[in-house]
Amino acid sequence: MSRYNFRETETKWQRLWAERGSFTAQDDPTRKKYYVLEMFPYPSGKLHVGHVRNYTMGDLVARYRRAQGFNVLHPMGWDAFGLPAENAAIAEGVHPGKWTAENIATMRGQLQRMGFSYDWSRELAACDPDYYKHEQKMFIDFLAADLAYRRESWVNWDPVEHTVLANEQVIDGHGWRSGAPVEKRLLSQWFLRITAFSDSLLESLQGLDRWPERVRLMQENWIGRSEGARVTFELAAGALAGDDQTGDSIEIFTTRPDTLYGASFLALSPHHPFAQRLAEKNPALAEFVADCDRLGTSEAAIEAAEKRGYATGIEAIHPLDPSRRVPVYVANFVLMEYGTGAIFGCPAHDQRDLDFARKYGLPVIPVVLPPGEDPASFAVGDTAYVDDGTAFNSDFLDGLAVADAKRAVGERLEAIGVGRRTIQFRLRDWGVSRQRYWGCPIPVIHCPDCGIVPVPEDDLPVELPADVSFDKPGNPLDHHPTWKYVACPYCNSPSQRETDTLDTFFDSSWYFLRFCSAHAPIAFGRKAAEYWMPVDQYIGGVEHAVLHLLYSRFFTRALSKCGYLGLEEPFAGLFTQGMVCHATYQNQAGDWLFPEDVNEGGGGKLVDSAGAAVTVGRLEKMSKSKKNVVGLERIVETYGADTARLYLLSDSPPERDLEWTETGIEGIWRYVNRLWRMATEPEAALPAPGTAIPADLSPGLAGLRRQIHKTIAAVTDDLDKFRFNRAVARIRELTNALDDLPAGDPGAGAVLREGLETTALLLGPMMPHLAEELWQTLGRGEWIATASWPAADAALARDDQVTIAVQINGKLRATLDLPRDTEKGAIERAALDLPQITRLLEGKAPKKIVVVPNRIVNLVA
RNA sequence: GCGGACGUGGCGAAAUGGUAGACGCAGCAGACUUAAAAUCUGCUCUCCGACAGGAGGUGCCGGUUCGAGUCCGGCCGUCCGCACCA
Repeated sequence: MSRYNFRETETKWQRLWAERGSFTAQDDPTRKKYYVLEMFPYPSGKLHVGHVRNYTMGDLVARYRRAQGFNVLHPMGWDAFGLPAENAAIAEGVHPGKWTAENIATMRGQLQRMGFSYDWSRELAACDPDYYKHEQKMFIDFLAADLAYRRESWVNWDPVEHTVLANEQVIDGHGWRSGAPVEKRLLSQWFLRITAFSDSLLESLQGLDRWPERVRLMQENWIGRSEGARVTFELAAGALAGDDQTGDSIEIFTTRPDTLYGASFLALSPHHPFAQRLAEKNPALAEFVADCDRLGTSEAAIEAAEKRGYATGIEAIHPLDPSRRVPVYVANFVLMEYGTGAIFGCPAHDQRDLDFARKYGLPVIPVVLPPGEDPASFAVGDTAYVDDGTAFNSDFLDGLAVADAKRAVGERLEAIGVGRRTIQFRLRDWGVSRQRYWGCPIPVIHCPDCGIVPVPEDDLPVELPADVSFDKPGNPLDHHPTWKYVACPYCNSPSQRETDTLDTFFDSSWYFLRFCSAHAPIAFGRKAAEYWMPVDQYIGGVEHAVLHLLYSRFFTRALSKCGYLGLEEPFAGLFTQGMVCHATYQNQAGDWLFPEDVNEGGGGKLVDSAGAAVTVGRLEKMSKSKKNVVGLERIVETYGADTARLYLLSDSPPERDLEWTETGIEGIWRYVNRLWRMATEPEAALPAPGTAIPADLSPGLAGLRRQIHKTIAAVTDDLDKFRFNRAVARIRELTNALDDLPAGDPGAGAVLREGLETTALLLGPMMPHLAEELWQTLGRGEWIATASWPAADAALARDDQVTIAVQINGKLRATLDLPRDTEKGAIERAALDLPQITRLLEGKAPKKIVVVPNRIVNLVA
């Protein structure tokens, strides 16, 4: 019995495809294009099976669309800037560039070993100056277009590492590496004006109908549009003792301007400029503000934190009733980053305001009357009333419903010039400055005379210096003895380079455009981009639902505004695949163990290499820290690339998490060998390729042929809809049927040939090496890589006999085999004639009979 | 708190409102073998029954329908995203 030699076969086909350049994409405007892309990986060391699942899906789509005749672009590259390279430099003393290049080499080899149909001629790496010089030019163009700017901003500052931390690097208010409490610091940082596109980014989500609903929802929430009003409160005269502050005012944002008559205080963020100014003269307030800054920003810290306010003693004048005054507080729960950094409190109709009012003894004035309540007796207890109702205690608004009151008060505020209706977004501008070495240098120079000036385009790229040391905390660029000292390109004064580098999300926001013309001297050729873009099918993890996917949508708009292309949405279709999980193992000491170090110890118990008992933990996403990773090398060495690929496609729906099991992949390996034997040792002699199939087949063979064509139709539909696990099941059903071939019937060999060839074509996108080898074994000349996707013959796929279920009161009692499209009356008679049915009906006629042709009969007794 | 997804055998899962559990994993029995592996055949939702056959069954309660895993309402549970957002 022959065994499939995957080593030889897979290497052979990989070589042949490469020699012929089977997957090199040519720009050809006469052909329909299809751009399929998987999120490019960070070169962290080695590929794990989670990566491979993602790329297997992408490769399936690429090969499937190629077979359908599309001109397919399927490129791969490296998201090669990032902190792990610097951590490796600190820990192991290896240069980040060297570390990254070595990882890329390893991972490229692994990808090639998997047989993915990438156009390697377009490979790129973000850390290559030939790549990042283009994003330096983009940054300068963004500056000119006012899409990039510099401002002071409150950031997470790690006092031990001397660097800004991203939100995800702050865990429970502490730096993830140093463990030091993170402080809020006001620093000058570069920002990209993503908020300039808030409306467009939100509205265009509607049109992304090939995106998962939940990703669109997450972006919608992130952008967070709310309608409301900005209202100006004048401060009472003499607000600041010893300082002439008359005429000062505070602008607040509210979504409930209809409750303005219920105002009983104003609250300012501790970072509000007015609060800061007051704090300069008021040590107690300064202490309060400092206290607020020490508070963590984590969820737990916020939940635990008490709502606290500092009464400034200042009063504000109610904008709609100048006779009324409300006290001004500085409060720890008001965010400077949202709205205007100041709010008015209406305790009766906002729970947090109510809690605050109760704590500080402020009045609670109800101004929205719930339906059915008496205005004379309605009062708010411990729960604010936030629902719809009728305005009262509100002068000209009295009697209006909430929505009408909002409109009326908006008009009045605008008429008397104390406010205006606005739309507020939650989205904030994107801070891109990072105090790190291994990133793209921000191409600006700080000149004492000219100010902050862009590096002239002729001087690009600003390359990272190779000779850096990581022996001091902080940014090596800042410590570098020479790199940052330059002459101003405009006035020649001694100046300094910007030493911050760009957030690595900048790199990944346009790589899909670079792939369209990867060797162009400019960032990308407009014609090539407009041919290939948008990406027809993008595939990646849901963890980028907001960050990368939102930034890329912004970039496409920003680049279009700067004249690079004319496009808004980069990704027409998006698929977010599930993670690959594995059980976790711990020894008695609590150390994590690699799965390959855990063995069956008899009696269902698991033991480690020393024979000691092992605790099995829960299924978790594969991660280095818990060691529940499966090495790709061993899998590919043992079973081959095709087996791994089919397993990753077959076991779970692609959007769901998949549990990696050794028994699962063994099952696929058995299937691979079974297919191999069926083709190399066929049960019936196969006629020459292309031989016509006899028309007068036995019923068994006719049924088998029908199944072949049904399978083609079903698999095609499944692949279109990303139901890969079902497609695999259909193909395996066909394999089972072919294995039960009525081998003695005339024409058996011809039907078997059609079945095996179909199977090879359908498996082509999933197990490309085996498919090619089967195809060749069956005597076909051309390659699957260039063969067309099979077409189902509708006439052949059609059933001439159908099984109809017979129910009594909705319960299945019998089945009925009848010719397809038998008339209702005939079906009904046949059902009533069934002995089980006559017995169960006991001679009584059913009250009602429902007949669905070709499907079901339901007798209502 | 707000938003979303999901809940089906021992396990991964199938099922345009129409025969629940396809396909696979694991398990059991058998064939082949000196033996094992590999391979092949059969069985495998639960309960009653020797069989035939019946009864029940898709987290729980109710509804719509001739008919509900699927649609609607309300619970319970799990997971995910956002969140002092005014």
